[in-house]
Amino acid sequence: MSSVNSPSKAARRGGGPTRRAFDRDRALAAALREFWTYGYDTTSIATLTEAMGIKPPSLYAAFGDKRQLFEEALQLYVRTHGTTPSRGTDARSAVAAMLRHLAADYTDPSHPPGCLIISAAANCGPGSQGVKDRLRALREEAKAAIASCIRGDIDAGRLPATTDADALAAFYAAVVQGMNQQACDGVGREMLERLADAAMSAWPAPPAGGAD
Amino acid sequence: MSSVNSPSKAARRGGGPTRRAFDRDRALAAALREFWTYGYDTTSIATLTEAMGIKPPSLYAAFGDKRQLFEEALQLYVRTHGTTPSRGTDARSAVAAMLRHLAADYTDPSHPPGCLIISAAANCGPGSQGVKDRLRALREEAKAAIASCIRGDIDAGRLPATTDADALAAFYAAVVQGMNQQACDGVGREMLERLADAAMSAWPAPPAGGAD
DNA sequence: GAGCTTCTTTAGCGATCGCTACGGTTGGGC
DNA sequence: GCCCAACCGTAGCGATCGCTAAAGAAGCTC
Repeated sequence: MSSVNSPSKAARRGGGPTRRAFDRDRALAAALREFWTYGYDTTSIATLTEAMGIKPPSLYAAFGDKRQLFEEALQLYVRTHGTTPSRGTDARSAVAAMLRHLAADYTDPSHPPGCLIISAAANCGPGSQGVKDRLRALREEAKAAIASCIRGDIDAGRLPATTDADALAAFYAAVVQGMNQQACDGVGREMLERLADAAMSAWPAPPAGGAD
Repeated sequence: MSSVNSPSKAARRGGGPTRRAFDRDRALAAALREFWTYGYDTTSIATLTEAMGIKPPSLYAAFGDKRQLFEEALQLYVRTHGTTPSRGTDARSAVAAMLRHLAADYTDPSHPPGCLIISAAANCGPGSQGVKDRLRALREEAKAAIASCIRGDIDAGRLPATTDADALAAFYAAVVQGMNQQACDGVGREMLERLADAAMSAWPAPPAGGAD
């Protein structure tokens, strides 16, 4: 045990009346990586403090408790890895681009595989129901964004008025969730891209009359 | 420590003095339900014994340890809820039937939602890596069965020789995994069936010449 | 320097984890 | 009847869980 775990930053315990001796952002990033890898329930405070290079009291002083730390890590994840189909272009391109982006991101070796929002509370005990609900709400949000994107295409005449927007959105959300699982199972980027291509071939044909 | 764990007849003497006082099959079914609901890591021995109506020593005498109990529960699950695309008919019908069956099974209110094999070790600590690997192997097996089914169609001329069987199998496996997640998120059977319909519209067109 | 503030560390709280030693109870064989 | 094997419940093992009180250490103002 080293007496001093050197904070890579030059900011020693000095500045104001004793500022924090560790890099809060860096510690949060380390916590995100742990939650991302192991999920909420199975990541222990001991694991977190080890990865963050701090002791439990510092963690609680800086982040509150485990739940709040996860919330901050989640917000960091959304900020840096959040993906929603960009509205503005047509829905087909937006969904295709999203799938292709996720195929790369889910298998990016510079961070844990898959998606925190999908995986981190897949199994959690009754005591962590709040986390589960929080992530489910984010998933619902993402699915609603896809549906809205699809409805935009229907309104613009790029998709038949008879298109089942909710089912199509649920379908592509399912594809994303399946890509997540397979990325966690070790499937590589190229295969996920071919998977995404297969999924895109389910896109409905445009209406006979054409657009506007 | 290897106590006589014989599920068969009595141990040493012929008649077997003092049989088990609880129903082993019923207890195993209760254990399966717990694992199914909460996953492997987050299901504790206390929860299990509570649900099974027995005390820890009875559990360990009858099933070994937590890992072996899960293995038996898993085998029961496979036996009673296992689903693979039935070879013999054409692959399209087989996959469609599988998706329709899963839409009903994943949302059947008589048991926990979703699929044990997909969900039960989604997040687990480093100590449960064995369970994770075990379930992943079963998932790979299922995906391979789909791919084999598809290749059968290619060989029979019902699908173009250029069909990417692995990608198509990975795609439908992803759809199944997504259906599992959404069932766990509360999506109902009807929506899952519409989702499955959307997925089936990605099935490749037969070759121009038609089959034999 | 003294005094204050704030961070960090050590050490440990009560609860729960997976698991088991032990003794009571039961129902055979003799 | 007695003996013994097998199962049951009580109680508790060491380890780990999330979390925190108390004390040590360092920079600020004075």
